[in-house]
Amino acid sequence: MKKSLADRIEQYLKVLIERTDDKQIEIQRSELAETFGCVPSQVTYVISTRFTEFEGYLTESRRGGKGFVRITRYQLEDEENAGRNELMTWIDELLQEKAITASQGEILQHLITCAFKNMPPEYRKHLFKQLRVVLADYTRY
Amino acid sequence: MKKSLADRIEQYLKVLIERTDDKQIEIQRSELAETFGCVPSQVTYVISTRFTEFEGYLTESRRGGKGFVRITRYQLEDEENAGRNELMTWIDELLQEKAITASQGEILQHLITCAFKNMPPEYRKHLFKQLRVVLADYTRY
DNA sequence: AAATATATAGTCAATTAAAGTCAAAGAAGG
DNA sequence: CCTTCTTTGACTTTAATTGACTATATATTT
Repeated sequence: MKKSLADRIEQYLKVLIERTDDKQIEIQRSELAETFGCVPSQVTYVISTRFTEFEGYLTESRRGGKGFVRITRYQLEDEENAGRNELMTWIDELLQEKAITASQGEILQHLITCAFKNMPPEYRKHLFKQLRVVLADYTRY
Repeated sequence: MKKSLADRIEQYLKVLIERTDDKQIEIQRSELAETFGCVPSQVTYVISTRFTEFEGYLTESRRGGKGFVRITRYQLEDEENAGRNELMTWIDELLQEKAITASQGEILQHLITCAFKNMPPEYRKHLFKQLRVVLADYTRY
């Protein structure tokens, strides 16, 4: 099976990310599109389908002059990662059971990703606990 | 990665501020513009977009001869209930503006209530910061 | 003291340079 | 076929930069 353009862009970006020390790159969408000879929105498509929070990536961007797209792969310690995955999975389950709405799931997963990425480890544990409490409240009934 | 002029001016000012003891600097707008080879209003732009109250800065200025712009970084006091109330109010506003859905507001307020009730004060500050980031993400117009 | 000149800083709108959105058309796989 | 994933492009939104014009201090002259 032949690789799609999207696949090739994905691989290209992942190689770039892994090569950096901080697992973070900044690209210009239009420039990358030029490199691959495609429309800029193709890049947006690749990023939104292959660099999701669930897969461990964070993206930020800025429009306008000197705009950019920044992609960060965050790496957590094993234990933290397990905790994060557990929460994410739990949220997915709650979604399945319709215990929470899609938009609630979205904002919670977003919060988890932000928090795990930016919080000092000793605080993550506590946030983690709180999130479990909140989810537990929504689970029982 | 090319930084915009605005980014460079921002960084320059932040370094100056952090170097001082009282986290406060006074500059001359036109002089700084000269340093960076840009128009003075560029400096105004940088200050108004990057040194906002939200980001923890205060600015004052005076026109005319011996004019200046003073930028002060203030420490966010993490008084426990004030932080909680601020977040709650913010969520209400986001609801009004329909930036988030009712169910998202509900789960966030629930989370905040749980978290502030059960978290030791020193952790609250961090959770508070993270929630602000998440909410800021959802605050678009 | 009042009037005038000079030196700053602020405001606002125009221009330009990105990135995002969305839906429709096309391709691949089952 | 039918479904799902990919590709494209027209249109929207946002950020940066600039400059002409305005407002307000201070300094100088009358």
